Amino acid sequence: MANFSSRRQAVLEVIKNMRCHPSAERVYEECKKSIPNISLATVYRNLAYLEKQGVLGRVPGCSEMERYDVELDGHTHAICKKCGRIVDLPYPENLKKLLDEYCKDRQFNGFGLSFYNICEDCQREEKL
Amino acid sequence: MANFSSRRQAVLEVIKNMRCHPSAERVYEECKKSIPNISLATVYRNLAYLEKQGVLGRVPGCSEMERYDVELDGHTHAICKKCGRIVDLPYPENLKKLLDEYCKDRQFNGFGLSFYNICEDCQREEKL
DNA sequence: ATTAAAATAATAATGATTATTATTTTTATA
DNA sequence: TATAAAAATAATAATCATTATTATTTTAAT
Repeated sequence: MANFSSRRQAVLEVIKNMRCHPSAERVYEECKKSIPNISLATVYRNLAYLEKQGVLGRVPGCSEMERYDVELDGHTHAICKKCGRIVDLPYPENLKKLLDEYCKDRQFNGFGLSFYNICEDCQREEKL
Repeated sequence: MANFSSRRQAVLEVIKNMRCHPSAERVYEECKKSIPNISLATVYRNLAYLEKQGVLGRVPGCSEMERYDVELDGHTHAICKKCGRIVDLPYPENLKKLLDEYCKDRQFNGFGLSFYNICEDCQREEKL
């Protein structure tokens, strides 16, 4: 559980501290600030590792590129179809329970749910 | 609505007739059977076009590569985490209505929902 | 029929992700 | 604590899905 190398620790810390839902590349850029010679491959490797450990997860429904977040279970996401911005979204009333129960009944491993929108910035831009 | 070129028609027909949820590459292979010199780029272009028209859509929650299906609205999907097999799944009771209403209330454009499992074949294989 | 617009084939380019490999770091054990 | 085995890493090459380009062909509109 705690056998985290310094790099692995860094990747995790970086994601925890970023308020957005970064791509691997963004995590890499952020990591370089503290560990200038960290390798992109290391970031990918550790993201995969941490995902397998259940410490972090990919935001479902992003089709351009994988985006990561810690604590995926507690909320869902609103994804802008235009710019890809991702915003945390509380589950609508009872929905989480419903889905979890359904998964349990049918022996599914889990589910991926995201909502799509055009974020305010993109809407503003469209009007110009 | 009906300005479908022969290639576009072919792409659509192929997907309609495939019982699986093919990737662009698979659609391309299938198209080649009837139009041997069709280009992969054409398949991609027409998939994008048909998606924009709402005739077909991408199965949400597939992280390896995009997978397509017609009539996305009527059902959800079970995706095998190991081999990527996708199986149509009816919406659990009331769930569709709930999600649609939520989208309407919050002015979301839509949602993506998929369930994850390890399919029977992969489970069998794991036991060997 | 003639011209403009759209679609296409072929292929090159891009961009995210994964694999490789030589080296360094960590861990386990004597 | 020395030392050997295992794991992790940096650097970079390779892969693979997807998109862009461009010259050509097909379709649609006058």
